[in-house]
Formats: sequence, C-alpha cells, structure tokens
Amino acid sequence: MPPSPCHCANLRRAARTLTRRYDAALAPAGLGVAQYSLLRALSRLEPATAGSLGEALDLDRTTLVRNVALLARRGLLAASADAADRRVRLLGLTPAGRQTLEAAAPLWEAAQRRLEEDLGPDGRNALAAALEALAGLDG
Amino acid sequence: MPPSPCHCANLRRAARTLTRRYDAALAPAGLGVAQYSLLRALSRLEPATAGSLGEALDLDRTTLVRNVALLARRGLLAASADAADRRVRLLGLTPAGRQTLEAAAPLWEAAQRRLEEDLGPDGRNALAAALEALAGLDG
DNA sequence: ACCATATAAGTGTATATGCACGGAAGAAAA
DNA sequence: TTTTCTTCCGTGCATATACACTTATATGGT
Repeated sequence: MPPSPCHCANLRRAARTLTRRYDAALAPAGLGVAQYSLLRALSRLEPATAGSLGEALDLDRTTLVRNVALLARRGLLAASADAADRRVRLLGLTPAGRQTLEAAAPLWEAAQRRLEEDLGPDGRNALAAALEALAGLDG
Repeated sequence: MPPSPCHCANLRRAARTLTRRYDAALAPAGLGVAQYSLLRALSRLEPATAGSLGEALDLDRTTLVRNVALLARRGLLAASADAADRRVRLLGLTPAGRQTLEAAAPLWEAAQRRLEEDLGPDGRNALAAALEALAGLDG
C-alpha cells in the first residue's frame, strides 16, 4: 500500500531514497549524484552555457548557476568568454573535472547495477515505463 | 528515450517536474507540496514526534525538525511537552493548520486529477507499479 | 544509588532547488 | 540612429534535504 495517495509525495520519497543510495556510492569520488549528473551532461554538451545545461537537465537556470559555481570553485569546470557574444559564459570541464568523472564512473555503474538487481526485471520495466510517461508531461 | 541512463537522475528530474506542478497548484493556500505532505501526515498521526513523522515520511529526522519549525513559526502546528518523557515534543495541528489543510485539499485534488489525466491509464499503471517497486527497496 | 547505554531532540554546515528581480548586451523596430 | 525588445546572466531570498555532532533525558545493569 502506498503510504500516501499523493503521486508527487510518493515520487519525491522515492527520489530521496535513490539520491541517498547514489550519493553514498559516489562519495568516494567526492561527488553527489546531482553533481555527477551535471558534470556528465557537461561532458556530453561542452562547450555549454548555463541555459543549455539547464534545459538539458530540466533544471531552473539559476539552480544551475549555483551548482556550477560550486564545481567551478573546486576546479572541476571552468567558464570562458564567448568572443561572438559577450553575454555568454561558455562552460567546460577542466582536466581535474574529467579525471573526477572517470573516477566516479565505476562508482555510478555499481550503484546503477545494484539498483537494477534490487528492482528485478519487473521493477526495472515498471520504472522505465513510468519515467517515460513522466518525461512526456512537459513540452 | 531517456535523456540520461541514470535511473536516479531521471527520477529526480521527474520529481522536480511534479514538485513544480503541485507547488503551483497549492500556492493559493500558501503551501508547497512538501509542507502539504507534512501537515497531512501530521493530521493522520497526531500527536506525533519528529522521529515518528520522519519515519512515516522517510525523511531524515533533522530535515523534519527544520520543516516543522517553519510551519510552527506560521502557527500551523504547535509542539507541547510530553508529561511522561521530558525529551519528547509532541506535535499537533493548530486550528489554523487544520483550516489551511482544508483549504489546500481541493487544490491538491485538482493537481492530482490533472496529473492522472495527463498520464492516461497506461501512465498511471506504470507510475503505480514503479512506486511500489521503489517502495520495497529499504526495510 | 551510580554509571553505562540508549534514545529524543536540536544545531552547524553544506548542497539542491526555484521564484522574483535587476543588469548587461545583442537584435529588431522606429 | 535611437528606442524598444529580447535574451543571457547573476543575486536575494526562501524552502528542502541530509550528515556530523552535541545536549538532555530516560533506562538498565551492578
């Protein structure tokens, strides 16, 4: 039985549970799952802007600015000016950022694999179907 | 296709989307979905303690303490001493809290109904199955 | 009675998230 | 070309979340 009838509250609870799992798994690399996701997205999209990254992650742009600032302070990514448009700050991984991502990758894989094992085939299918349905809500 | 292979990132993204929806729907009552969930749980469990509420919501106890403090400052809930155990602070809704909950209930119902309509029967089933699978991860 | 352990609560610190707002720079319109 | 509009960006403020640590109180063993 669901502890709450509210789909939102239930989804938030599940997100907290998974976040704790992945955060713990990624801790040896000094990253949380939010930071890992940001760096991973940047590695695929660089050079990116705060706007493009926010859109890709469906995060408020200003949230992204804060998270980027934290990772920049740690030297994992860096911003550079765009010659063609002085408003834009281009974001890219630093060598340290790439190195940290490489160190975190197997930790993420272990967490992902453990989750899939714990869910079993039926749970995996259900999760995939639900995420697909929820992904189509906006736009 | 999922924008990320990470189940956790995808679930967090979906939780953000639903949170924005429900927060917007509940805004006329002056509540967010996290606060609504807390008050709703308290209405079922009162008199409750920070520990029991945290366990019920699968929230860290210290997170609950902060959220409770905010709602207490607004007069929606209140703490009282336990005669039998001076460590315990018993939490209960105030009349204003009950009133706010009543005002928020139809707003929550509208958001829930709209989500279910947007998901469709298949989406609803998928979400329910996924939440059930995820709820069995701990404990 | 006394001490060791267990339990309830709260605080310090940090990250994550989003809204409202303001500033700077490019683009379009007049 | 000046004005307006649009688009980037960042900050102020507020809530949500969790870990490490401390404090206060009970409880059980001796």
